[in-house]
Amino acid sequence: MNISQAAELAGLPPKTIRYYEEIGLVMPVRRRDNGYRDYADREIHILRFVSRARSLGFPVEECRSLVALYGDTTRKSADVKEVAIRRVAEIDRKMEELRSMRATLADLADRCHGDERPDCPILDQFADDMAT
Amino acid sequence: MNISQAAELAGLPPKTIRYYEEIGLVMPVRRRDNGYRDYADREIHILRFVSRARSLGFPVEECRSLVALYGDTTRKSADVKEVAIRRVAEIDRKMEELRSMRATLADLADRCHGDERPDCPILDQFADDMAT
DNA sequence: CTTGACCTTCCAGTTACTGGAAGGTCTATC
DNA sequence: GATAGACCTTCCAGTAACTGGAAGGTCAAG
Repeated sequence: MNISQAAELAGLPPKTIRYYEEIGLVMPVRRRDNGYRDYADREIHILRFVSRARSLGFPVEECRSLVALYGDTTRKSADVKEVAIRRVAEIDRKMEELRSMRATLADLADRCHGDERPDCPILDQFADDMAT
Repeated sequence: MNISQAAELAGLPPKTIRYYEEIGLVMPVRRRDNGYRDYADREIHILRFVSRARSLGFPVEECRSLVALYGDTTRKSADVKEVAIRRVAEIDRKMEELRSMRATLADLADRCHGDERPDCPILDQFADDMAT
């Protein structure tokens, strides 16, 4: 199977698949005589696996571990769960950050007249160090 | 004022200040005879301004616009408000994405025994395309 | 035989810095 | 005056995870 078909099936652009190969994350089984990459079901499988993990926010390096865990038939589910729980904590951290940014911005926008006049609490807030 | 003092006052590392200069966002007034950058209150002011906008999630390019708006005494507060509101919308989009990722992951972690056994709903979910 | 859609590699760009090397300067101390 | 340590300078490289593009080989159809 050529790379663009593999890309189609995996839901990833060919460029990304080549990139994953470059960093040693997912290798194609073999090359054809003409140098084309040849993908089999197993690689498509792993590519889809990675694609899903990425869309759940796992960094590529963590995907590498997950693929390894996936391939290891003797690993404990607890090992995987731990990774997932760490990721959830990381997401919570990011959400808190966003929440705080949003509150500040929404408050500022709320207090801004939003009219023709130049006075603007948003810029004032950004610049309030003139007093210090 | 030397760069490290400016950095202290602006709450940014010196490296970042040099970077902002490189991309033409905040220039120092002048150089001393020895080549050292020399900062005045006005630049510190803008650096703090940028630092705050960045911490509220404004991309650097948007900070550039904000600094321009800030310097323009004739601009309307509506222009600034619009930028802020777009940013809030962007934050909402990101939060929704995180919320969805979190729900999926938390659910998977919940359904995973997390014990010595190898069967793990988390990996199963990542790999469920074998059926297709 | 040519056209267009593939494929290959390699290089550069993205975002917003950060780290480090090599070398000049300044300040204090001995 | 020598020297040490803390500054400063520039430039190069690396980060995360791709993405775009150029130059060139290949393949299938008409």
